[in-house]
Amino acid sequence: MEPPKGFMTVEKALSANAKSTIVLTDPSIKDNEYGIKLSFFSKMEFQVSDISSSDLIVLRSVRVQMNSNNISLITTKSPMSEIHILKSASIPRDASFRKPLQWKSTSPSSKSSYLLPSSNEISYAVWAFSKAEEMYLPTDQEFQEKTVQAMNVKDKFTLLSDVSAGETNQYAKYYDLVGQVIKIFETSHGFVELQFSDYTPNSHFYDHTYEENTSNDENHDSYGYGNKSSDEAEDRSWKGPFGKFTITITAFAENASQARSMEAGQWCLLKNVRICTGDAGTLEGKIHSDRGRVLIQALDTNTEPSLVDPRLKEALRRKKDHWKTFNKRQTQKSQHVQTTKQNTSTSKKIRQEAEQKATVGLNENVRCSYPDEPIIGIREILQPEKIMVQSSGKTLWAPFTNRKYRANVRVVDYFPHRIEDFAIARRVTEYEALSDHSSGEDSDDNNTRGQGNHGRFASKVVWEWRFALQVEDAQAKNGEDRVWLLVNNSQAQGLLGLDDDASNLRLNPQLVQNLRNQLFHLWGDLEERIAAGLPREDDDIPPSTDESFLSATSQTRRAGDQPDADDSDNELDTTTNTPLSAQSGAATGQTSTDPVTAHISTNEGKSDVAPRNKPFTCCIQQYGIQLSEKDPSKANAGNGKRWQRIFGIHGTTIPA
DNA sequence: GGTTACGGT
Repeated sequence: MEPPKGFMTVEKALSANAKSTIVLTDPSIKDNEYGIKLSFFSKMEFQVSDISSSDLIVLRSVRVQMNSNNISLITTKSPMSEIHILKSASIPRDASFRKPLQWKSTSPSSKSSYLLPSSNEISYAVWAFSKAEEMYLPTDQEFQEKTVQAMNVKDKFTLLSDVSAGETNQYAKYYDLVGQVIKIFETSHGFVELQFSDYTPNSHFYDHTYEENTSNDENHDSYGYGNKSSDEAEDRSWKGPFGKFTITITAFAENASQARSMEAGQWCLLKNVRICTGDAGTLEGKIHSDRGRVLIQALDTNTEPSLVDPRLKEALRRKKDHWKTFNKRQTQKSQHVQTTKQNTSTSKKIRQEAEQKATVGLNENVRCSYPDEPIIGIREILQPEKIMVQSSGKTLWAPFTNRKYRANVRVVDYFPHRIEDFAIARRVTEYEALSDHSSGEDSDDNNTRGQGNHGRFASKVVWEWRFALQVEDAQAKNGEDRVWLLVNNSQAQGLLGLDDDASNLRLNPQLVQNLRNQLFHLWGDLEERIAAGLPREDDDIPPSTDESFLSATSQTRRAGDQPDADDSDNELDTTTNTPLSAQSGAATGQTSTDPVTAHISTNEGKSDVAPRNKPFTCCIQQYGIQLSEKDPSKANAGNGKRWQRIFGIHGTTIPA
C-alpha cells in the first residue's frame, strides 16, 4: 500500500462475526471523502474493541483488493500481515518523542518477521496527527456509537431454502443471498432477470425437471421476450440444477446494469433481495434500486481459499454434492454399467540384450540441489520405514514417509512413451476453493453419459507438464533397484529449464524439439531406443486438436476409461490432474487417476532397454497420496482410500 | 440499514 505511507488513523468500525472492517483515513484524504476500508479477522488479530477513534495504525503486508470499483485492504496469512496500533493518547505530539511507544501489535507466528514502526514512520505519524483537525475524525462517543451499531447488524443472509414471502407482497421480506447466476435474461423493459440458485431446494420454486428439459425446451420463459439473438437453442435449454432449486430474480436500474455485466456461472452476493409471490404462486425476487447502491456483488472462487467467503464455500459444496447425487441417480436409471476396461497391458516389447557397461563418471549436464545430502542407494530409498503407533505401542511399516534424498541414477524408461504427451490439459474449476477438493473430481462428476456439461460454466483450461521417469541406481546390476519418479508441472519447469510453459505439444513441434534436446542431455539416446519399439503413431491415438481438448472429456474418453459417476471422489494428491486428453498407453488399474500416477503406482516392471546413458545425481522426494481402494482390508487411509507411496523428482535441473 | 414496501410479462 503506497500512498498513505503505511499508516492511517481509525475513523469508525463495523463488525461482523469473524471479519471486522474499520475505515482508515490520513491527511491525503480530502474533506468529506470517505477513507479506505481495512478488513481483518478477529481470530488472529484485533478485536474492534481494541480500537477507537483517532488511533494510529501501521500496516504491513496487507492485500489491496478491488471490489466493484472500490479499493480496500484486507489482511492475509501469507505473507502474514502486521497491524500495529498506537492509542491516540500515546501518539507523540512532537518529533522529540522517547521510545518505547506503547504499540499493540498482531502476533505473527515467527517473531523474526515482526517489525515495529520505524522512527521515520513515527515522525510521519506525528506530523499527520498534527493534521487531525482537517481529517474530520469522529469523536470517541460517535465512534463508540457507530461501533455498537455495527455490531448489531442483523444478518439478513438466508439460504434459498429458508426464504419466504411476507403476508402479502406489500409486506415482502428482504434477504441477502449467496449463490450462482444460472442464466441472465435481458428484458425489453430495461431490467434484467437472473435465474439464481444456491443449491438449496425450496418447495415454492419452479420445478425445472430433467425430463421436461430433454423433451421440450423452455418451460418457464413462456413470455418469449427474453431471448438472446445468438445461439438461441443453447441459451434456452436448461442445464440444471434440476428440481426446485432456482429462483427468478429481477434487477432494476443500477442493479440491472450490474446484473448485465455478469456472466452465467458467476457466483455472487445479492443484497436486500425482496422476496414476493409471483403470478404462478412461485417465489420470486426483486432487487430494487437503492439510491445508487450496488446490491449485486461478484464473488471470486478462484482465489486464496482462506479469502473465499464461507457462505460461498458452503454453496460450492452443495453444488458439488448436488451434481454427484444427480449423476448417481442418472447412472442408476440407465442401469447398464459399462465395465469395459481398456487393455491395460503396456504392450511394448523391446527385447534387447542387457548389456551392463560400468559407466564411469557422472553426467555433468544435470544439476541437483541439496549438496549436503549424502548420496544413498535406491534400494535404501525404497525401504519402508517403521512407525510407532502411540496408542498401542506397536510398530508398523509406514505406508509412506515424507523424505528427501539424493541418489546417483540413470533413466531407463519414461512415461508416457511419446514425449508429445508429456503435457496434459486440465480444467481449473471453481471447486478448487474447497479445501478438500482434489483436482480430477470435477471433470468426472459432471460428465455423465452424454448429458453435457450440467452445472458447469466456462472454465479455464491449463496445460501442465506431467510425466514420469523410471530410474535405476547407478550401481545396479541386472536391472534391479529401479524406481518411478513423478515429474509434476513445477518440478518439470525446474528440470527442463525451458523458456516456454507447457502447452499442447501436438500443436507445438518447436517446443517438442526443445524438450527433446533437453531430455537428450538427461538420458542420451533412450528415446530413440524406446521409440523403436512403439507402434506407429496413427495406430493408437489420433493427434489432438484444440477442439478435441476443449470439448474434452466426452470426446476423447471412451466408455470404460472413466469411473462411474458415483466413483468420482477419488482423492488425488494436489498436483494430480485429470487430463482432458487420453495419454497413450495409459496402464490404469486405478480408474480416475491420471495416467501418469496410475502408471507409476501399478507398474513395478522393468524396462527392457538396457541403460547406456550416464548416471546423474538426482534429488528425490517421497510422499503419499490417497487412491480409491475397493478392498476394505487395503484401505489404510480410511474412507475407501489407500495410501500410495510416490517418489518424485525435485530440485534437479538440466541447464540449457 | 430499512414502520424499505417498488418499476413487469
